[in-house]
Amino acid sequence: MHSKLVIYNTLTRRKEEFVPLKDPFVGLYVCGPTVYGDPHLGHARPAITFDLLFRYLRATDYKVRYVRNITDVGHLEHDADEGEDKISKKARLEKLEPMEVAHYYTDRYHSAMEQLNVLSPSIEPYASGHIIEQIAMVQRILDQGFAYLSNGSVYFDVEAYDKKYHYGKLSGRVLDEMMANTRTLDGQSDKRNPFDFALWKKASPEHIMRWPSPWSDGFPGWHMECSAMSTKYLGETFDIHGGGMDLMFPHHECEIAQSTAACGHDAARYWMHNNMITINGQKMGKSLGNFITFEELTHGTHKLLSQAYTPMTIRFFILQAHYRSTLDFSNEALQAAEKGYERLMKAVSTLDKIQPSATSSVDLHDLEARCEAAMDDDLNSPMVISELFEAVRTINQVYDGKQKLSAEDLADLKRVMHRFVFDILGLRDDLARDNSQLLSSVVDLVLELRQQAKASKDWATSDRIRDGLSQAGIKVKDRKDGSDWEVE
RNA sequence: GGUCUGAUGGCCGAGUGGCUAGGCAGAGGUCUGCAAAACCUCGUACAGCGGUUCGAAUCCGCUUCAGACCUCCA
Repeated sequence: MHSKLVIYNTLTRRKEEFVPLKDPFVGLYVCGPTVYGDPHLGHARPAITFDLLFRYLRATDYKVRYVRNITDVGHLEHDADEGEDKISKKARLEKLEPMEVAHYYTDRYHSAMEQLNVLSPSIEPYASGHIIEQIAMVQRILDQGFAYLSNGSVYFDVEAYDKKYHYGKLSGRVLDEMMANTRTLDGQSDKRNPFDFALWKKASPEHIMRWPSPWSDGFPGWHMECSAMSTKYLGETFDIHGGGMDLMFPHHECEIAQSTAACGHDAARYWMHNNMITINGQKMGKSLGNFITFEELTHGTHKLLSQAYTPMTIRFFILQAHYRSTLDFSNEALQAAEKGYERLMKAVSTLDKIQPSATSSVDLHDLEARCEAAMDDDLNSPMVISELFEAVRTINQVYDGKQKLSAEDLADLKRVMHRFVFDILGLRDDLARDNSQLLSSVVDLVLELRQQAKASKDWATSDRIRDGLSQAGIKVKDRKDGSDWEVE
């Protein structure tokens, strides 16, 4: 059963009921990382936001094709004219093949995602693997007259485009105003207009990442990959396009322009943008140098961290805020999330220890509906968590014998808790310790007590312990000074 | 300068015209040999100033402050 999901569409700046193009199929495209650096806390936000969406759509019986790309070429630093490709810059600095850099950081990204329990998307295309598709799309835009060739590079003609369509409709900008507010730099540029952006860049002789094209040996512009790959895998029109708010302009604006120029219409029907994670009220970002990498977070090695945090604490922390709000990082907030997460997990395992009664003294039947209503309201995960904590209190009350639950109600409560906690919020019970280590410390303790009993010639207790352990499958072997044990 | 957000109790964070989430921290209590956990009770917060309204944290205006985008960023 689908639920009545409402999502905020950046395009219209309002919440809209979600109606897929071809029910029950949903096409979802999300901008993935540029793999030239370690994944950081900022990357976790969109990954978890759209993982939540992906999970919820699946949990409500949609068949979702989720495409999230890996940008391993074409992402330029600074202005597209003088800019250097991020991957090849990093490669030059580290004396590596660009592909080595991309592969290394892709692996690091995947590892972080797995630890955060972010599901793998349905398709994860690489920009470098879709050069042909990108060239074809550039050609289409040229054919439509919305691009021009200049010195071996192809640029999007924003002004020509804006005459027919509206450049800036997503970010709420007006081209004339933008131009009025921009001083033109010295005329070194190959571009006619400072807002024109590169669709294809001619590679300079030392540039390693290059492909042949009708225009020059070169590489595609950054915005091209998303348009080309989303179209290839999801069609010329698809349901949802997601990404970070900072990508709204120019990246997503350019995507819209490219798709519209090539196909005559916008590709995505709903645009969703997650807000930023801030640190001391400022955006956490590469350029500001104030980001905390995933590894630093889980090892507690960053100077701002007072301790290490588990991936599930991080996930819970992010889910406790609505995706369209900024979320401020602080040790206090992370510690609060850690405690809250543990409380929730404990309650879920408490469910297994509850003895059902003949009747129920509490009614939890509307829990699922309340959680769904919260999710339906533009993925209000904090509200879902709030509802779950109401249930946590009841679970603990039942366990304390202050309330009763029938077997049927208990089973239903378990089902609902598992559905929302694990399947939809995507949390994982990380509290379960490493069992082998746990076992050995417990057995060591028990044997220490047995040693004390022997010392005071309390043979009854000593034998009781040995027999008990033996029955549990642990063989005790006495030695001169203490005892050994092994699992039988 | 342009465009756009936001300002909620000690902290983090929902909410959005009346019924005033939740977590963490704090205080008191129950339970308890001690401890922990759990449970119960408690704090009447919505930047400031005006306005609309029977009623506003919620709508409107102004002010102050903070942030984002306009160049790469999730």
